[in-house]
Amino acid sequence: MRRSPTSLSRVDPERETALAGLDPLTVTKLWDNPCWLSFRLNFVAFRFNDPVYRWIETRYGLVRPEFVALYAVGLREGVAAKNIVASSGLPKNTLSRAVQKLLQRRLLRREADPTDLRSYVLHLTAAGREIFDETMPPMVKHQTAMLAGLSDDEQQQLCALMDKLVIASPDWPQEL
Amino acid sequence: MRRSPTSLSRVDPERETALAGLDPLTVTKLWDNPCWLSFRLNFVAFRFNDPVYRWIETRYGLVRPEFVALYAVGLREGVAAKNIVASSGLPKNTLSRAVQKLLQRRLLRREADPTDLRSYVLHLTAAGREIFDETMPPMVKHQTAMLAGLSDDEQQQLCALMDKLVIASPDWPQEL
DNA sequence: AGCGTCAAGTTCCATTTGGAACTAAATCGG
DNA sequence: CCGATTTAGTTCCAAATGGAACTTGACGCT
Repeated sequence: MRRSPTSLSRVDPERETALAGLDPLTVTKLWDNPCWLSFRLNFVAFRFNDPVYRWIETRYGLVRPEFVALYAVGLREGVAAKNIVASSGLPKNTLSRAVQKLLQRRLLRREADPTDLRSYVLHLTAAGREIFDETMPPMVKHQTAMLAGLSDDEQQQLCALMDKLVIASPDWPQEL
Repeated sequence: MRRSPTSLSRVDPERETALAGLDPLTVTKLWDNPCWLSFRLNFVAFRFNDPVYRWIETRYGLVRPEFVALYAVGLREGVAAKNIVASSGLPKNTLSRAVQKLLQRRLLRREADPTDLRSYVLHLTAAGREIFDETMPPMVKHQTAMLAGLSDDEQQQLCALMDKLVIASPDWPQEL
C-alpha cells in the first residue's frame, strides 16, 4: 500500500542519476507513493504543458484557455464552445471569454448554428490557421523528445495502453 | 503527422461504444491529434484529479493547494515548502498561503530548520495525519478502478513505461 | 399549442491566482 | 571575513478564475 510497483525493482544506474537530479519530495511522490499513477501522469503532462503554454503565451500572447480553444478549432473546424468545454474541463465562462478574445483578435470566426440558435459554429480565420500550423511542429517535436527514451516498440505499447485506459474511462466513477 | 498511432488500428466494438459516450471533439483530441500523448495524459490525469479534489474540498474544506501540501507532508515528513513547490509546479506564494492555512487549522506544524534559518521543516499534526490516512484509501481505490480495464501484466507495463519516461525527464527541454 | 425543464453562452462579482517586489538568511568569491 | 549574489518564504496588488444567476432558445410532455 505504500510503494509503487516499480519502486522495488533493481536499482539501476540510470535511475540513480535521475533521482539525483530531482527534488527528494518529487522522488517520494514518484516512487514511494500509493497513488503513483496520478502523480506520474501529472508529472509527465506538466513537463509537456508547461513549456508549451509558456512559449505560446510569450510568442503569440495567447493565454492557456485561448490556446486551448484555438487548438480545438484547429483540430476540428465547426465545433461549438460546449464541445471545447466538455473536452477540456475548463469552466464555460472561462471559455466564453477565451472565444471572445479570439474573435476580437480575428483568429476565430463564428456563425450561428442553424440547427440550434443558442449555439455558434467556430472556425479558424487564415490568421488563426497560421498560428495553429506554426505551433503544431514544435509541439510534436517536444512530444518526440519526451518519447525519445522509449524504443519504437515501447512507444507503441504506451500509446496502446493509454488508448485502453481512455476507452475504459466511461466506466470510471465520476464521484469518489 | 495527423493521427495518433492507435487511430489506424482496427475499429473494435469496445472502441465504438467508448466513442459514442464521448464528445466528438474529445474523440478528435484523443485519436486524431498529433499531440496524442499530452492529451491522453491530461485526460486520464483529469479523470483522477477532478473527483478527488472535489471530494476533498467538500469533505474536508481543503482546496487544491492545501491538499497538495498536506499530502506531500504526509508522504514525507520534514519537507520544506520549497520541496512542495519544486514537486508540484504551483507558485511559491500559493503554497505559502496553503501552508499558512494548514498551520491555522492545526493540520500542520512547523519548526525552524536548524541547518537553514530561512527554511521551515513541516510535519503533520495528529489531526493532519488523520485526514491523510482517511483520504488515502479512497484515492487508491479510485486508481484501482481506473486501472481495472488493464490486466495485471498491462498494469505493470504501464507502470514501467511511465517510470522510464520519468527517469528520462531530466533530459527533456525546459523551453520549447 | 402551452408549460416546465434543460441547455448554450454570457454576465456578475467575490475569491483565487501568480508575477514582482520584499525581507532575511545562506553561499560564493576573492 | 566582507560585499555580491542567490534562496526560502512572505506580502502586495492587478488580473484571472469560476460559481451562480441570467437570457434565450430547445425539447420534452400532456
